[in-house]
Amino acid sequence: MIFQATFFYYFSDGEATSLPFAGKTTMIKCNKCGEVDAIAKSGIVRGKQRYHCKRCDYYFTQPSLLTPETHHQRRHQTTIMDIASALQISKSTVSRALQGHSDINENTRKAVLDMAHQLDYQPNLLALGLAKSRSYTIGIIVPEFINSFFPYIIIGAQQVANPAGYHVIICQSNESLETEIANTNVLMASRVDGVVASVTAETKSLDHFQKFQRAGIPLVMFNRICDGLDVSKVLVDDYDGAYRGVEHLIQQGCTRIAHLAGPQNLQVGKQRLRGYLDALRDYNLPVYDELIVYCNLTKTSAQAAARQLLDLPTPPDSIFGVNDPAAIQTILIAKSKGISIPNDLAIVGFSNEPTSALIEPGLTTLAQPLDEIGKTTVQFLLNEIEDDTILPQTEILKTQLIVRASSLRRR
Amino acid sequence: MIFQATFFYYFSDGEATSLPFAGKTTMIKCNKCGEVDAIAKSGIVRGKQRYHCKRCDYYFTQPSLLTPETHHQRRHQTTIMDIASALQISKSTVSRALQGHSDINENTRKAVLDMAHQLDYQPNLLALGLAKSRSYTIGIIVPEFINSFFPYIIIGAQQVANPAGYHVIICQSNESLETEIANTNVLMASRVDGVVASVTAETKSLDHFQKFQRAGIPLVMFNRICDGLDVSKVLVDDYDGAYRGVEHLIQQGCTRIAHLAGPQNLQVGKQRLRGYLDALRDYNLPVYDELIVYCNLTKTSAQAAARQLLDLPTPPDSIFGVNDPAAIQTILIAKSKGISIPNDLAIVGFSNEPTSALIEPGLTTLAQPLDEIGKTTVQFLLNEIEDDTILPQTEILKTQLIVRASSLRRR
DNA sequence: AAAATTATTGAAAACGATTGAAATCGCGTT
DNA sequence: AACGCGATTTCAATCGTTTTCAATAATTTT
Repeated sequence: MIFQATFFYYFSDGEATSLPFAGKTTMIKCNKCGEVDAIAKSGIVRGKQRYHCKRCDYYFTQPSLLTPETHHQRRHQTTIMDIASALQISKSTVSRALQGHSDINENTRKAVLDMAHQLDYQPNLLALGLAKSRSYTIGIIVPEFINSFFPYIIIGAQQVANPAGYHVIICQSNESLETEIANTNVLMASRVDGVVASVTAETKSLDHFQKFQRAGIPLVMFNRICDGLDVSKVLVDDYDGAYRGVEHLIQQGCTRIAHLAGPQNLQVGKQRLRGYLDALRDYNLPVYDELIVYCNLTKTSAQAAARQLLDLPTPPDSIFGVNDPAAIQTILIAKSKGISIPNDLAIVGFSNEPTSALIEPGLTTLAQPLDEIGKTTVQFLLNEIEDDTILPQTEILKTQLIVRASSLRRR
Repeated sequence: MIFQATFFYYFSDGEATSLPFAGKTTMIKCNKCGEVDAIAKSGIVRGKQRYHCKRCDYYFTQPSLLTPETHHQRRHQTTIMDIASALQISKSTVSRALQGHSDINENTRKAVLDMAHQLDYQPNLLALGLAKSRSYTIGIIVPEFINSFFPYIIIGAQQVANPAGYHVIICQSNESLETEIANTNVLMASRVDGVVASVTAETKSLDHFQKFQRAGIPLVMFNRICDGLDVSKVLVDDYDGAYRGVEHLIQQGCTRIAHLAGPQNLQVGKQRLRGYLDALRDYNLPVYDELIVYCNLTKTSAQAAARQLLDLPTPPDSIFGVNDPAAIQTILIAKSKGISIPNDLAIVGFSNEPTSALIEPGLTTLAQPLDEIGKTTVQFLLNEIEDDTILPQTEILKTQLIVRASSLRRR
C-alpha cells in the first residue's frame, strides 16, 4: 500500500487487455516479493524486457509462459519415466528391471516388462550412450559402395557386430579424401566405440585417423591400407594373389605381360605390383617399364590406362589388372578395338566382382573372401573394444584364382 | 575411548596393511558419526559389504574410493567443460560462443574457437541430441545394396541430407522382413528425426512403419512401396515404363511376350504388370496366363521363373523382366540353353544396372533417375521434419527406355 | 522377539550439451 | 556516488539413462 504512491512506476506495454480499469495496463509482479506496483522497466537483456522491483531491489525478466504442452516437444517417445509413473515406482527400478538386474522382484520385473511393451518403449540410445559413455555403435568407412566389393564386406561386418549388440554406421567417402576426413569427424562426434576403415585411393596420410587413436577409440583397417599407423589390419595376400595371377598368364604362354597398376600409396597397389614383378623375375621374363601404367581406381583413369597400354607400338599380349573394374574396362576397350580375347590379349583381374562372371569373355580373377574380411575385421575391433590391452595384429587371408575365358588360351 | 572396550566389533578384512599396530586391521569409520570402534559387519548389499555403527545405529557401505583418475573412463574426448575450464569461463559461454550466438564478446568467442580447435573438440552428438530432442540424423532403410540400384539412391540422398546438417544411418534388411523390423526399432531407438524407406519383397504389412507415425517421426517411402500408409512417396512411373518397354517389344515384331513379374504386394510389381497388360491389350495381343510368372526378386527365384518360361511347350518370343537382375538371369539361362537373343528371344529389363550395359547382348532396359529419386525423397523428408503441417505428397519420375542388343531385331 | 541378514526399492548424482533467467561489469547520467 | 542500462557472463534446470549409496521391507538367526 505504501508504495501505491510511487505511481510513476506503473507502465503500459501497449497491448490491449481486458482489465476492468484502464484497459491497457498490464501488471508485472515481482518474481521475488510479489510486489505489483513498485515495478519499473529496467533495460533489456537478451532482447527481453527487464524489470526492477523497488520494494525488494530485485531485477528480473518475465518468464516465458510455456504451458506444459508447449514445453514438451511435439514428438514424445515413451521413456523410462513414463513406465515408472504408470506403475508408481521409481525410475531406478524400471531401469534395473529392463536391464535384467538380478535383485529385482519377479513381479516387479514382469510388470515393468509388460508396461514397457504396452507403451511400446524403445530405450533412448542417445541418453544411454551419454550415461554409459559408450554408444554401442561402430563406424565403417569405405571408399565407395557402387561395386559390390565393399557391400559384401559390410554385410559380413554386420553379421558379427549386430549379434554382439553393436550397431553400424556406414560412411562412404566417394573416393574423396575430403569426404573421408568429414566422415572421421562425424564418427568422432557420434562417439562410436570403434571404427573399421578402408581408405580412398587418394589417401596418402593417415593424420585424420590418428584422432581415433588419441581418443582411445580402437581402429582396424582392412583391405585398402596405407603405411604409418600402428593398428590391426585385415588383408588379403595381395602379393601372393598377384603372383599367382601373373604366373597363370605365363603358363598360358604370355610373355609380354602388362600391369594396369593401382596407386602406390596403397598397400594393395604396392603388393600387387610386387607380385607381378616377382612372378616375371622368377620365370625369367623381362620387365618393361612401358608395360606398367598406373590408375587411381576410378573408371575413367582405368580406361585411360588401358588405352595407353593397348596403343603401345608393341602392345602387350596380356594384362594383369589391379582389380576387376579396371580389368573390365580393359576388356571393353579391347573389344571395341577388335582385339581378340584371350588369344591376342589375355586378361586377369582381382577380386571377383559378380559382373566378372557375366561379361564376355568371363574374367579370370582372384576371389577374395569378402564375408570373412568383414567378419574378421569387426571381430578384431570388438576384441579391442572389450579389452584394450590387445596389441595390434594382422590377419592375411588367401585369395583364390578363378580361371575364366579371358585368359584361357586353347593349346 | 569408551568404546574401545567393545573389542569384538573390530574385524580384519584379511588384507595386509601398513598400520603400525596389528598389521592386518582396517578401521571402518561410520559415515554418520565418525565412530571407528563400534562398527560391525552387517550383511551384504549388492555384493558389497555393509557395516553397522552401534553408536548411532546406522547401516552403511564403504563408498568405493574412486580417484578422479579412476573415475574418468579411459576414453575421454574433449568436452565443452574442458574448454571452459582451460579458459576459466563458464560452459554456457563456451556453448554460446560455439553456436555463434550474437551476445558473446568477440574476444571470448575467438578464444573459445581457438581452444576448441586446439583441443580438437568435437561436439558430443549424443548429448546434443538428448538436450535438443533432435538427433540431426535420418535413417535409410533399403532391402539390399549388392546391386548398385540402392547405392546410387543413397548417394543422392546423402547429397541432400549432409549439406542440410543431417547425418544418415543406412540400414539394409537383406530382403528379410525380420531384419527390416529390427531396423525400424534401431532407428526408433536412435531417435532419428526422419526415415526414408524402401521395403523388402516380402513386406506385406506396414505395421512396423506405423511406429514412426505414432511417434510423429516423418517417413517417406520410395520406389518399393506397398499400400496402406498415408505417407509421402517418391516413385518412378512403373506403369508407363513397363508399357513402353512392352510396346518396344511389340514394335520389334514380338507377339508372344512373357512377363517375369515381381511380387504383387509391391506397387512396382503391380504397376509393371499393369503396364504390360495394357500394352498387350492396346495392341490387340492376347494375354496368356502361362506367360506371366512371378518371382520374389531374389536371384534364385528369378532363375526358377525364367526356366519355367523357357521350358514351356510353346515358349515366349520375348520376355519383359520386372527388373534388370531378373532379366540378366534370364539372359544367362537362355544362353545356356542355346537360345539366340534377340532373334529367338528378345528381352527387356527395368532399371539399367551398370551390368546391363556390359553383358552380352546388352540389355534393353528402362533407366530410372536414381540420383533424383534419392534427392527428392530426402527433400520431402526434410520438408516434413522442418514443418510438420505438410501433407503427404507423391512425386512420380519418368523412366527412359534404353535400347540395346537384347531386344533389337534386325528388320 | 531382538538382532542380523538379505531382498528390494528409492534418491540423487553423473553423462555433455542447450537454454531461460539471473548476475556482473562498466560506463555515461543524474 | 548512486542510478539506469546495455553487454556479457554465470547459474541452474533439462534431456533420458545408468549407477552408487542409502533406506526400507522381509526373512532368518539367535
